[in-house]
Amino acid sequence: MAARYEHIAAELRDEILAGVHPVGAQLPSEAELAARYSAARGTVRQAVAVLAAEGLVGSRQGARRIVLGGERSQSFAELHSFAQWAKSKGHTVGGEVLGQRRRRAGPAEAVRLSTTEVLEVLRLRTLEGEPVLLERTVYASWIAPAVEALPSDCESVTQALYDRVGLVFAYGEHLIDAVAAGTEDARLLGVRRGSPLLRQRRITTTQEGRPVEWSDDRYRAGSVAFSIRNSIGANPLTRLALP
Amino acid sequence: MAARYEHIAAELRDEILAGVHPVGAQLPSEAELAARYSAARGTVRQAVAVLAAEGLVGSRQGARRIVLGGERSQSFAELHSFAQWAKSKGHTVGGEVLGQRRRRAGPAEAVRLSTTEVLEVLRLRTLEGEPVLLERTVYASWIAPAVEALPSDCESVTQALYDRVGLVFAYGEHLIDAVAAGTEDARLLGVRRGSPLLRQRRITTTQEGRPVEWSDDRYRAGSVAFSIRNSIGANPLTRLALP
DNA sequence: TAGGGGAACTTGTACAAACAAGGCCAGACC
DNA sequence: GGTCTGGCCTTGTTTGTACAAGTTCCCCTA
Repeated sequence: MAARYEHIAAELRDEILAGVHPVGAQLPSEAELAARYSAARGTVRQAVAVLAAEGLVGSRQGARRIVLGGERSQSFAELHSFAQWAKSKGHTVGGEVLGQRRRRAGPAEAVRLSTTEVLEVLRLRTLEGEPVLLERTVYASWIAPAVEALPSDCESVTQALYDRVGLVFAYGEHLIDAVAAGTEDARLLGVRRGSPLLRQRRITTTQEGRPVEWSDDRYRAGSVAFSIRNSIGANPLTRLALP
Repeated sequence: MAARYEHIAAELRDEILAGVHPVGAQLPSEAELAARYSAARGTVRQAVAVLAAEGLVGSRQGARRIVLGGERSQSFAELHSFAQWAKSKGHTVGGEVLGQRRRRAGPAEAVRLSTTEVLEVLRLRTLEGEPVLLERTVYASWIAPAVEALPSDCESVTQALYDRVGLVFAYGEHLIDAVAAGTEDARLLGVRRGSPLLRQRRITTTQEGRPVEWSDDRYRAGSVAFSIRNSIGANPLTRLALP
């Protein structure tokens, strides 16, 4: 059962996306909303805070809230899982494991995943039949058996791990940059060597903060982009100089 | 004067970054923190909510909050302004305007910036003397005069616009992908044609939700990366299929 | 010793109240 | 006509209370 404020947030979100509150318009005041939903003002504030975090509405002290944008927001699972994302968007997704082996963790991996042995997996993912993404993932040893037990054509690893061992990915850190395709990248993705790839390196942890995997994902240029909304109040995005 | 919860958040953040609460450790309970700061629990909750939004701590109902990461978080201004970011990181930054002209807005620009005329500016930015970033920015007509009045070697446009006309950038939407360097890109950035560039397209608006600029920024590969923290509770990052 | 039960603890949700701070507008004033 | 001021509206901050829901861990039992 969802919380009260989530109901209110969902209803307001629907109204915004349906055009009841068009972009640029003002949202009803907190007092009005509180009256409409017979809720306390604090509860309404929590609801609109959700929308603000999604970048759907903005606010300034003293003035009414403004609708900033329509259309948005994927769940964490959809971002994390290529297959779940593609399916929810109506794409046809494919993929297979090209290689998989256990090995000792390098020093950087040992620190990041707090483990001494790792399972390294190379996967190629396709979208509408076209190779689009090359995943080089390193799993911590405690989850390795569950990953090895998966069929090599398993579509959604995230989903499978949840179904089988109840694993939930909860926190992620992502590093996004551009690289030139190496020989192997080029061959597997069907592009020329040196052509641009969008690289997403990420580390994911469980709800308890335990690291699960470290992955280097490379997308063919022109196939996929990342989108972020931020504001003066909430800025999850940062820029880094590479050494 | 900053709010109480901001003080508490800042203090906790400092403690985390200083290692008082190492990564993976538990934060004191809300009750303890409330006692320590002689604040209500609600105020403490607001403070830790800030840290959670920054991706510094995670939380689960029933269990203590966990420290997820050290080192983090730039202000919105630092992300938005290349110069402010570079300075705060101790880099030496340079740059110049290579071209600037007014023209009629294209159909897409007219919608995005809600204007019929735009000011187009091409800027090259350097880091430690090396060309790193090529900015193609389109300003809405209402801010164009202020931008034209800036000196061509103005380091921080963001800062200058704030100082002169009080303009504050408040909301942004970013689209990040990889592209191959075109002829002009390659010449100005000093790379070979076709080499990978990290592209960040963004649209920025004021606090009132009024669009200010639309920019296409291209970083030389290997110079800069973007970093995002997200969680199951707050996911500002989304993946998009390109047409 | 292994397991179950449960108490104590911790975070999540909701309500109520009050004041502060800033925006907005209309009416007064120059 | 233009400007300024004051009152009203709206969001921001803080405190207090109560209960719900989930986690942790100890103790007791089989």
